Amino acid sequence: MGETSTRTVDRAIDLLAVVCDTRGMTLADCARATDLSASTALRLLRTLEAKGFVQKTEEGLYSPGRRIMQLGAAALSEESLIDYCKADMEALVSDTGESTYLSVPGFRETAIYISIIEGTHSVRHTSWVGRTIPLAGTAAGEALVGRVAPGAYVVVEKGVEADVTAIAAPVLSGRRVVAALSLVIPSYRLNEVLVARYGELLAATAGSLSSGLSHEPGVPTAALSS
Amino acid sequence: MGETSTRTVDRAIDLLAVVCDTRGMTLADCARATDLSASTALRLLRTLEAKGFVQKTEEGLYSPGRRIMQLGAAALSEESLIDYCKADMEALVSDTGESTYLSVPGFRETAIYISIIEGTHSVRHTSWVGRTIPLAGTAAGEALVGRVAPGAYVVVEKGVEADVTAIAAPVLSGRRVVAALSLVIPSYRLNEVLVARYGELLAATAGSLSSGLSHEPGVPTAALSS
DNA sequence: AATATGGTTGCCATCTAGTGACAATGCTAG
DNA sequence: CTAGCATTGTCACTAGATGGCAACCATATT
Repeated sequence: MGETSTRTVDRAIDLLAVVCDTRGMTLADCARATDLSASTALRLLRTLEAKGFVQKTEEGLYSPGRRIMQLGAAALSEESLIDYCKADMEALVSDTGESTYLSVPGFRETAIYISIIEGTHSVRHTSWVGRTIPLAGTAAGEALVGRVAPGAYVVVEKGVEADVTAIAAPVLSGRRVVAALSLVIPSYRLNEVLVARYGELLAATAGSLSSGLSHEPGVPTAALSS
Repeated sequence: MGETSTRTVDRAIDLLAVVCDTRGMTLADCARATDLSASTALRLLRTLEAKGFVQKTEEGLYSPGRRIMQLGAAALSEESLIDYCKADMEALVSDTGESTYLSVPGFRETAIYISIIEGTHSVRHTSWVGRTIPLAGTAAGEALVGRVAPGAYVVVEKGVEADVTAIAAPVLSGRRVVAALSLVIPSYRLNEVLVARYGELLAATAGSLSSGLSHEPGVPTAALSS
């Protein structure tokens, strides 16, 4: 795919990445970091600036502009998160046989299910997209309010529903919790070993998803698109 | 600045915006929306895809890619928010004479001050960047946990400190609360009229900041950079 | 003060890389 | 089946992207 790439756009994007990764750079810093001539870098940065992707301070330092914030916010919308998490949620269901949920903060002190992939057992937890659950007393809620450390998981028995146990882990974008990934399992099917196993699997999955949404300078994105 | 723009980059960025604004578009849709030939649009979208800015589903539909999420997350980092809010915070201090604070969620159930612009009165509230305050019982906390509607404000007297009244409003990016903007004022200087006046001013400022971070398709960004 | 170094910005000759018309192939609707 | 549209690849053409260079500025050093 590299040979069908558009060099000029490649270069502009590299400059954008540099500005987002290391804010407060001079033109000369940007040119060096991307191995471009200062003239070329200036012209491309000017284009990015005109489009709102970067901004230049009075001192001549470049930092991200509003447009990249806007597009980033749009990209982190629910639809994107659903798409982004789908394969991993399906893998979770494959590995555990249990129903997996993706939830985000709702209005006031609620969370809302935005994506559900049901488990494979004939006795399984069932719910619906759009359902709201309270933040308080639920595993997803705990994860969403930041009570669960990145890479960890929380277990809540008899939270909203009496016969189920929920395990949840936070999905972060940078340092910000953007979603909670959870498994909701009929309690009779669980024991301590399984809870630990599923919890660790869930936390690893959420951690991997979080890594993909984190600020990773210099990541070869083509290699990560698989 | 238009005549020094790089046409190829302009075009790629327009395509990126179209994909983020209206996800699930075909190549032909993208080409029409940007008035490019299908060949050109395909090549530019291929470049954006290789760089992770867009992704293409099995059905051939384009949606935002991980890289734009990552850069958006980085752009919404604290430093950017500080830069972005600075002028409006200064205007607030100008208009009210009171100290104004920008805070974001901290670890667990705290908020953290990331930017402070002190008021102009000799008797003024003083605090420090990096200070954490509890989410519970503070105006900023109320705003950060989503208890304050967009465009509204909350008033808390004797929250953390006995002699001050805090007014706060949420700053959103899309539907997500990313920060709280607040005024912290010695209580003796306030009456109901002033509280309402400052509250409305603060809410309007936070609303304006939120608008700037919202998903706004087709905004002429050069016009908004002033 | 003079010199050296590095940064920013503009200019313009050069030529490479970006372009789009066209063709081939595939899919869908009538 | 035909027509229309979408996707993808090819290639001749030239426009636009490039970078060397100069002018100017700021700062540090001698």
